[in-house]
Amino acid sequence: MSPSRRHSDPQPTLATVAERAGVSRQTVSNALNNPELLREDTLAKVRAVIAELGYTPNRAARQLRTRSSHMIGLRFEEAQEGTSNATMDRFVHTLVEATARTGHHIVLFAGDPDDPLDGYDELLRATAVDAFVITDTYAGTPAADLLSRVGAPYVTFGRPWDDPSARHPWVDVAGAHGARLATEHLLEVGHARVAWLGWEAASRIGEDRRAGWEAAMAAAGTSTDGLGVRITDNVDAARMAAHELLEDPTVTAFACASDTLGIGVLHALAERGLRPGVDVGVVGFDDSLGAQVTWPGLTSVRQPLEQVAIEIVDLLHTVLSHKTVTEPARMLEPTLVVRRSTLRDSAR
Amino acid sequence: MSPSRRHSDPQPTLATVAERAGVSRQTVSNALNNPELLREDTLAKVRAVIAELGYTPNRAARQLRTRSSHMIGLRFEEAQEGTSNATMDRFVHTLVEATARTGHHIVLFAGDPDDPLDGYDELLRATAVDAFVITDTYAGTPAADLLSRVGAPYVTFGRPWDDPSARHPWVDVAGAHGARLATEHLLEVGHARVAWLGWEAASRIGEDRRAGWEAAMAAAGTSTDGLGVRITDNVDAARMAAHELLEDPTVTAFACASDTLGIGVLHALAERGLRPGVDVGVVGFDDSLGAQVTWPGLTSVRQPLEQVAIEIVDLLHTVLSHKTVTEPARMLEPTLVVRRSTLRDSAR
DNA sequence: GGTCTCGTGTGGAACGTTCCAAGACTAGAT
DNA sequence: ATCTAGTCTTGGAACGTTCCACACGAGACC
Repeated sequence: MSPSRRHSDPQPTLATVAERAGVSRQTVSNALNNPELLREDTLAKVRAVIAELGYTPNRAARQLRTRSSHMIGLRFEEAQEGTSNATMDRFVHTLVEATARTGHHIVLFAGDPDDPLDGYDELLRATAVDAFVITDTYAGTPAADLLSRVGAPYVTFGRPWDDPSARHPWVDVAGAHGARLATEHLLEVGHARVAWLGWEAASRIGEDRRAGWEAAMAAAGTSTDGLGVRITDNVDAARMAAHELLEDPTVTAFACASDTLGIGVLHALAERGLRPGVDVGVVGFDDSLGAQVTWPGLTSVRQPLEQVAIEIVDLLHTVLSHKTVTEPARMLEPTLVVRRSTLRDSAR
Repeated sequence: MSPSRRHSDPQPTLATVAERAGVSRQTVSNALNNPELLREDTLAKVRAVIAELGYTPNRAARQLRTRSSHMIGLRFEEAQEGTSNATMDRFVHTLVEATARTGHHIVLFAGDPDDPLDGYDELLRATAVDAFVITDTYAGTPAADLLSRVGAPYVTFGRPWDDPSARHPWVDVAGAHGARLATEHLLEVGHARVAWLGWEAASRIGEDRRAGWEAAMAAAGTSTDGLGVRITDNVDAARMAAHELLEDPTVTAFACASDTLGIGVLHALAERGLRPGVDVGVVGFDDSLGAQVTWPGLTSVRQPLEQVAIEIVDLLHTVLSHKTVTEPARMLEPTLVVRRSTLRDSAR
């Protein structure tokens, strides 16, 4: 607890503490940063004074001297309206918590949506942040390229799809594995012809997930001819695509590249009077709030975002302490959260 | 545009620029902060060198000298799982954009969920932030009280419910007005007995919104006896409450204190085979992603979060420039977004 | 011609911390 | 008694910026 203190009071500084404790500035600094250098009684005395005055080192001064701000930059992209993908929210929160443990803070910045590089350079040149976390590797990694060029440290959430020569640290979730889990689950509960609703072919993430569906179908010995669809991530597009696929009565299940698409399928079912789970199975992707609250509950692939954040912070820590990163690429596995959109028994 | 530069190159400083331009450090500083003090040709020359070297002032040094970090602290609370309220996401994004325009950045920090004060003190004592934005005024304003006590600047999103003597700047959205809009809309499309699903009485926001419903009902001359329910913000609680209210066949519409509750009502309708909009009207609150994607679309009260962020930044700016705030309390009005959960004609 | 003002520009000092090289003290060895 | 090694502590300098007091020259005024 800090003692109550009015704003008008002067902030205690290192010098204040030193004088009060009868030691030099450097000794107080050591008490904070290299306590093992001090004799026990000196350390105790200094710490007592620090606590008494409620002293906290001035970040600006420390930053100026050490050239390290303990701030991590994150370009904050907004979830698109009309999609259910509020993944960012949960991820950012876990990232904030994970960085707090190492004494770092997250600085958000905005950028021109049309310029993926906007904002990075300015923070970097002002030495306002030590490193960046890059989340948007959907459309290649222009920001990562920029940072590599100027030698700034960073970690990406998302693997470097286009660049096999990339050597930067990254954390990602095995989307193909997730889609495979989803498809296998649908096959297990008795569906045979599982359709795939995915994104346009330009999306590497989308193609990766689709590959998981194809693998599961191949393992089951079922052809995927005419079952895979590529559309935009949008409820209505999914609804219409589902209507079309449902014209074929053998199609009784949908694995989707996102919850948005899964919810679109649920719309189509509602309009056709089909019962989710009982008549048609649906699995989404991301375990968004939408999947959780939509009727009757959408089974979904959940990314371990908490673990992703922890791994990212660990990598950042390694990079920032100038150690060599022994394991710069980390792939995590998603899990399946089963809800009623894949439960077949009607006695629910 | 900055010229490409390797990390190993020394960062240009004020002194570098001064030497190159043949002027003193102070002149360069003035070119940046008080350009009107310089003669035109001097200014042009300095600016040219700044651009040539890609110079950006070091934030730490500036912060140390001016005692102003240009950072705004925001305690980032996570949306609860199982609710559809991802309001924070949209608000934070607009806040980041609005602060960027004044050269400020948002620093996120976490805190012990059980201690509403956790985290503030540390950032403050380290002079890491200039001010705070407080979003959680649901449970009184303990954080605001702390900051007032130590004289730290802050602006809250949410009025000071419990403390009529509070004089701090705040921005809020008139929840009662929103609920009134919702209820009037339901009455207009032909419903007579409009039920209210709200939060527990302890929630000041919930009671405020409820008051809007009561006002609209009173204006229509309809009694609210037995129509108002107080429950927790949870899909299932709303679903069960709706089932109970629907036992009374005269109840044909629901105004809700949140989208989560509204979605719960939609669940009950689905289970009863009632058609949203056609048989029973439902309005939610917050215009969350859930309201947008859920079937068949949930009419909802939308808060002008973009405008809220802009007003907050404006207030912050005023407070930080030590001007007196002429208008410290700003109330904004929400709008109604109509979707199919309140459309009666079946030819939809 | 001297003083005053105004518009510009200057160099020293300061913000609060950590780095650095060296000083002081203690204890053991010569 | 002196030296040596090790432990602990010290004061000066530096990080890059802005504040401050002042210097300079040009024109205005008495």
